[in-house]
Amino acid sequence: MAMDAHPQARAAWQAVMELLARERPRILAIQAEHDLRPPQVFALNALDEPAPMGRIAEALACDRSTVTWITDRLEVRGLVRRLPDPHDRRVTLLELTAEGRRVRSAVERKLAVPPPVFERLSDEEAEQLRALLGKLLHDR
Amino acid sequence: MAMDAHPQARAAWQAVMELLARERPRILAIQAEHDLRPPQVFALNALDEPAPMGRIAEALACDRSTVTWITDRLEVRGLVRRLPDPHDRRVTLLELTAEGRRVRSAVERKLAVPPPVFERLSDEEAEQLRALLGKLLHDR
DNA sequence: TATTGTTATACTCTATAACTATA
DNA sequence: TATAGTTATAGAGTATAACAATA
Repeated sequence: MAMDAHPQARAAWQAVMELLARERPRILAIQAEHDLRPPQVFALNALDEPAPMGRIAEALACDRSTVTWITDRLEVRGLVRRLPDPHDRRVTLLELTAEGRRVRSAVERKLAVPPPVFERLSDEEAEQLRALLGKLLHDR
Repeated sequence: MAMDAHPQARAAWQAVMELLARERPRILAIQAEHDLRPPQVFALNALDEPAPMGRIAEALACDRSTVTWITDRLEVRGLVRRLPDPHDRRVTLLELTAEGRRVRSAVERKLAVPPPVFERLSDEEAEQLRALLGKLLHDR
């Protein structure tokens, strides 16, 4: 039997997952407005700068062959393009097109709007929440 | 141009999404250990008690026909069973089997372990985080 | 008429294994 | 030999439209 050394952390983590599960329908709906499915959005978000397809596979936690498939769809729609890597001719870099950046920004803008449930927190409480999550994410 | 009325809430919400995006590979891996894909886990989690298939569709934010498909897979594996609803013969209720409860518990137990990044928070900070998320989720 | 679940269809996502090209 | 990406294959998830049974 493992003891529960940090019940607070466990409860906090479960609350995070519950919040996301509850907001999932809204997130899916926003993505669907742009005819994007979750893996496509993850892929676009991983392309702040041109990146090897293998790195996208890591970011999406999926197989490289899956990235080939997803890339094909995004490329047909003109959201990304494949580039050769001059330093390693085995590598194919993925890059957002102008249209890809436009779509990504539009989705990002809508997803960034906090769900109505955040109105239950005061500005001060929301700031505390942000600070705690910031420490957790960035250790500052 | 919409003003950003609550920048703290916005930043907090984005941090929540970033945390989940970062933990996604681990979550997928745990589910995969039990040969479950995310929608199957969502479906199992929606079955605290027998529920109409239509309600599962709402919980998963997907079409009723998709629930038919997912249910078929879970039923073949013996994790759920279909039951007639005595009060409305149009309705089919879904119920976890004993094996379904076992698998669901096993996955739940692993997912509930907070990721290592939570070690950056003291017990007090984790409790603050839990309290803020609790207020947000349950308005208490 | 409206609702519940199913079926048919088409498309997207996913992994495994085998393959090609490059390192 | 090892790695990056592709292809073939098989299977899972998804929505739309049409349908049967029931309300």
